[in-house]
Amino acid sequence: MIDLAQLRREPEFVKTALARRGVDFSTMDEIIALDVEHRRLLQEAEGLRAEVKEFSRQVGEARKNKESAKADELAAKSRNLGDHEKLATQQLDAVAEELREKLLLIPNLPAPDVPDGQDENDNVETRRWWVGMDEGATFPTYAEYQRVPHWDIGIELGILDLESGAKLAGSMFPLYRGAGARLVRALGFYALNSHIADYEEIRPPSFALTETMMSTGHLPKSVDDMYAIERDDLWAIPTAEVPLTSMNRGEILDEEQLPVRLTAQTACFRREAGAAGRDTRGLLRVHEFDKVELFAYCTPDQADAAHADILARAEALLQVLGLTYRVLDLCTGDLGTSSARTVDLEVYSPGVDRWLEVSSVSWFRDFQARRANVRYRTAAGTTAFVHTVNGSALAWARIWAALVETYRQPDGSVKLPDVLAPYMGDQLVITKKAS
RNA sequence: GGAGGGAUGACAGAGCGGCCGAAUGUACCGGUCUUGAAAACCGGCGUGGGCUUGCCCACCGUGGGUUCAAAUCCCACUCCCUCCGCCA
Repeated sequence: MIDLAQLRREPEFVKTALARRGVDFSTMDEIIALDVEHRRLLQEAEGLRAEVKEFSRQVGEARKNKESAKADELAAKSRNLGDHEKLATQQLDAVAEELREKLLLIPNLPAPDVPDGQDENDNVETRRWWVGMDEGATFPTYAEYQRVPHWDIGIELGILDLESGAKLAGSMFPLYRGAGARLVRALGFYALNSHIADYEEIRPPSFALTETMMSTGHLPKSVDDMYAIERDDLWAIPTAEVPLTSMNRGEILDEEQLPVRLTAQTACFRREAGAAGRDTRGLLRVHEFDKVELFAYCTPDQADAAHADILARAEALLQVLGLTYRVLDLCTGDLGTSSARTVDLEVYSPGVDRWLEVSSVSWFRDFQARRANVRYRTAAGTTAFVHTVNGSALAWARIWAALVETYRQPDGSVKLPDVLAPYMGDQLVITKKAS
């Protein structure tokens, strides 16, 4: 949620910033008008209420003094005023609700240094990394035997069974088997272990209340991308960001506690309604995947460092897995609703010859904290909204694809990076027989 | 799924229709005392909103209702605790 007080204080600044991401001035003008109306009605209703309260007090006094005629008279006056108050409050509530609904749909202000752009094509690539780059190696060339898509490798080695997944839950619900299943488990285990010295490990519920989904900004805007369990008013979480951001909902933290750093691996559920028919093959885009998320509540001063740390951790994992990747600075047109700034990491997957998004590291300023009402007490004793920062490290379905394609051997087997040995039962080579 | 009990400020815990935004204690902050500290004593000490900045309004799990007036009465829901049933 944007700061209404700021909109009131510097409307032109806010409007200009939001225009960069496609919110037109008229929308903001409507909100400003509603705000003025809201405050007018608020004053009216509160004034009436104050009068009612005063009369009520006098009724009580009269009753105590056994002046029952006077008390009845005052009560009648108060009742009359109360009717007016009720009416004014109804109008007030209606305007407040309209204002709230409009406000919930307004995205966050982009940070000043976010590049302008329409869509993902305007994202700015800031750098690339590949094995041996620091030693002067040129961008890797990939052999013919690495140019096989992971869905073919999966079938060949018996480690990915999309047909069974489709049979059970429909298309785009992958089913891994044998060494393929173990690989998913290994990646999550390895990644979590690399974070838990600095981030508290959380295992949250996989479903969340509507209120929880509102806090992160996934609702109301992205309803169609969420799986709903209507009977119980629950939603399947699209990312661990949802439960983690709401862990301290409605609370006031001590400044010394910050930054609060959390990590969790969860299944992530996405309907991908807007992307129907796109990237339907293999693991490029799936309805359910496992992801390790890193998250922090922090002060505004700590936000930069927190963001940098999460990005560094995601990159470190990619590097240790030996995957080629690039770093993108998301443009205003591709920024998520709640984000002020986002950096994406995309791995290069040679079999499909595509860059695949595997991490998104975002800084939300106080946008989510305002919705979730998470504050902290400053040293001066005042309260302020925390900043939230989060990022994936990493999303495993696409990593899985990039790994099997990158590490496919001339004989068709796949030889996984050494770091995974402890988690793969020392079985790093996946062959047809072994799986 | 059934029966009962509960939800009040950072915490503990009163209040059960009329200056109650809420006693009291603890914690916390400031002061007196002290070489210093502790103790003792004095004062302060919830969150948010509006505007004429001093006042007003809201908030006692959540949402409705009754009343001139609700933390207090009524209804529904949520969560926690105890017991019974079922169960991985």
